[in-house]
Amino acid sequence: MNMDPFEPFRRAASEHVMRRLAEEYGVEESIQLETGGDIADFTYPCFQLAKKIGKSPADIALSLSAGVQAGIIRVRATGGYVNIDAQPELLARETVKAVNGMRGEYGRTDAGATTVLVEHTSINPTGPMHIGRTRNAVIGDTLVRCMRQAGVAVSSEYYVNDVGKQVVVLYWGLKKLMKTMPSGKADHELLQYYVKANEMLEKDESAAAEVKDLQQRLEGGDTALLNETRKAAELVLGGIRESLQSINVIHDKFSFESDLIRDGSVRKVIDRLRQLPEAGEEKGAWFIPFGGEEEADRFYFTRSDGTSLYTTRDLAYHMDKLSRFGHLVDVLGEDQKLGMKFLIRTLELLGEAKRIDFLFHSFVSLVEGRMSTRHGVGVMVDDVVTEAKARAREEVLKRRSDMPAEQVDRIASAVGVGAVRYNIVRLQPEKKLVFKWDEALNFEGSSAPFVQYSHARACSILEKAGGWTAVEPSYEEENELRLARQLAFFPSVLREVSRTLAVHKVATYAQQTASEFNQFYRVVPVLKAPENRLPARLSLVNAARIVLENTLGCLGIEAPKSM
RNA sequence: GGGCGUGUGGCCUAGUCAGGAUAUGGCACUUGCCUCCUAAGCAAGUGGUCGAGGGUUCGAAUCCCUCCACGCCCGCCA
Repeated sequence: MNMDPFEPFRRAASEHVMRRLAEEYGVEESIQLETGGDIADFTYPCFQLAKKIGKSPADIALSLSAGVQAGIIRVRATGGYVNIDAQPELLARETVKAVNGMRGEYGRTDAGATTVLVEHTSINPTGPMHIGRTRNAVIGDTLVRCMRQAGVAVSSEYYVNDVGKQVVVLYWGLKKLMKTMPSGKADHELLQYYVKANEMLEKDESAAAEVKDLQQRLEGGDTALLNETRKAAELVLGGIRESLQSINVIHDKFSFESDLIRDGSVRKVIDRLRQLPEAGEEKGAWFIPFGGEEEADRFYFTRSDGTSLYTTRDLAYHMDKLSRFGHLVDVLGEDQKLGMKFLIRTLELLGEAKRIDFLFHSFVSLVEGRMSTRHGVGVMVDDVVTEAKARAREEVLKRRSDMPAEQVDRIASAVGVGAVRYNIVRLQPEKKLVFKWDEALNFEGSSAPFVQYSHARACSILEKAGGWTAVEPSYEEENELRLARQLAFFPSVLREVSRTLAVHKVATYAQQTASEFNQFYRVVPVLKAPENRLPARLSLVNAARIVLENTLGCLGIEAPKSM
């Protein structure tokens, strides 16, 4: 079975161009065909060759277009381009067969045997998730889902920073200020203490000294204290995990920073780093000078008192991850770039640098400005999701007054969560995102509900049809061929996303596919199709349904059968 | 000051890695389409010096240089 429906056509097209280049011009080279966008499936521009041999591009294109051998492609010269299309009826038939055959597996290609670990979210457990942190979680989770659908052996992990100043402050604040254990969602309820504690520390020097002392004991490996702070962190983490679950973000594992101190791996890394010929020391603090004499280019890996710093512990974590996986991907905010540069260069010095890729995303801001957990300002994901579901519920009730309440809620939840996730992931990660309520709650145009709606329409047709007997499908109508061609792109989109980590591409693909289905829906009758066309049409609708469902799955968005 | 990133119609955005044909969608606005498989939809229309200027090239949103604006970083914080 062809896992990528375009593959045999791409091969035939390349072979044709290479053969003709050799026959006509004696050019023997392996060529990479460009995709021709809307104009053609594949294209070969002749301008470079024209310059080299002094003939007109149009003449070359014409001569290369002749003599097609494989019956599965069509070749035509347009200006200076050789445009090659997969034979559309054949592409449509093969695609529909492949999708119906593979169903939930469609999208899988040969992804190699390397195991991949994607670390994402890794929010400091000091307060509820605001929409900025949510961007990391949504991007990371979408990447994991896309890779998995593409056939990559991938795991996801959350690195819990339950060590360091912020957790000490939380622990200290709770001890000083909290009278009773939280009754509701701890991440929200404990935030007040964390914010208050930070205020106190800014004003009160003796409090600051107290915290400093606690931090030193903690990072020195005080087991009792490690247990205490971890408990505080886990309290908040519980709330964060609920939030993650509410937006379908799944982690296979949670790794705790405190464990790296406890089991001595941080100590071991520091010892190895001090052995490096590059390592330097000043007043007891150890560092590696990167890039020269500048103080700013020093990567400090211990304090004067010998305790570890954040990046040192992260180094130990990365070495742990490298012992378990062949390829690492870290999803991080763009503020982490410098630290990660130090981390990578240090791993290189240690001879431990294997394949590590970073997916940096820029910040989410509000129209009013930056968000900050420490100052308690930000739009919280729980509030956005609640509002999105409420808004979705209104929309469902507007159109489906007869629906049972339980079903209304289920659809509203799928639509609300989908809208929030889509709105975040649709953007290139490196673009800054200004959170706007009306965009996050957008249910039309380029949005999750738009895609979900197409899926529901497909389901509705199939439900009414009841069933059909499988036949060798054939297609000839423009809209059928266009839709099938769109479905054929899915595996190459996933491969592209896995390679470049550009998760927004799957959102773009979802929108295009839904749009293509809606046009088909409008123009091509299915249930009222001529009897001899009905099975093929239903097969196509089912293929579209599957691809839409798989695509939404990659986005972590549910695909309701009805809306 | 230095480093990294971003700049595409009124607003949001694809395309930039790997230069190629008429620059992709959406929101908003104008106009049509529910006796017809769900109108969260479809069709048509208005709207563009691809931040500015130079360069490379047969060809530049895409590559190179300079500049401007914005974001992020430059701590023995995380």
